[in-house]
Amino acid sequence: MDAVFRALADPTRRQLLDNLHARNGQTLNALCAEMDMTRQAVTKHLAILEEANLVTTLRKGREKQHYLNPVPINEIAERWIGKFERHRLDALSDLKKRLERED
Amino acid sequence: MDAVFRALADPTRRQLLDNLHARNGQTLNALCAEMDMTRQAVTKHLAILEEANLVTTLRKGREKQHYLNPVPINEIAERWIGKFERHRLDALSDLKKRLERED
DNA sequence: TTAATATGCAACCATTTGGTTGCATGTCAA
DNA sequence: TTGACATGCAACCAAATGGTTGCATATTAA
Repeated sequence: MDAVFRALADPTRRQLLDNLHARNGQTLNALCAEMDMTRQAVTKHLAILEEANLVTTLRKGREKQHYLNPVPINEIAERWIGKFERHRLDALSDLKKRLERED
Repeated sequence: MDAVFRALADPTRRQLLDNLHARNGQTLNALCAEMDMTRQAVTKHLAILEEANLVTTLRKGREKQHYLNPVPINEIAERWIGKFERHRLDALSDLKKRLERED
């Protein structure tokens, strides 16, 4: 669990998760294309995400595919938000989004 | 949003949130009593939690009460977990907990 | 087989982070 | 008013972090 928070602490790693959320199964080079840093730096970030079990990889020949795993993120919410409180927050968030859309 | 992840990255700050989750509205000194570091260090951590809007404070005379705000944590889950997927994950998590309890 | 492509590993460096100590300020109670 | 208590602010320091460059390995395609 500790590793999950450490992994989410960095904006680059959150962007990687965003990229995978948008298109799952991307290869290292594909992910690098959207990042403004060296491939080696991205590799390090992905290693940290893997260690936190937020990303799972699958080797295909010389390529490596990366997949987002949402389970640990769900566990974060469960740590500090009671079940009923969570439903209330979701409802509030929904309302807020709907109101914003009306502008 | 950036500040939230930074705030959650540190184990001491997560413990502070746990303490507040257990008993809300605690004063600085009360929180310090459970931590193994100087008051000044705890103050810094609380400032970071406040900046992230994870903790709200209320001055009462010479004391300062601290309250947990769960809203930003809920927003984390909403970022990478689709609404339906989340219900599925909650159900899975419930099942797991129930099975663990049977041992 | 050989050249190009995809990824892996390690040493190095600037900056950030989390802790300390020391002193200042503000509020309550005698 | 004065002493005790609760908190605030700043300088300083060791360790962790995020990036780089350079080189190694493994797979595909010509």
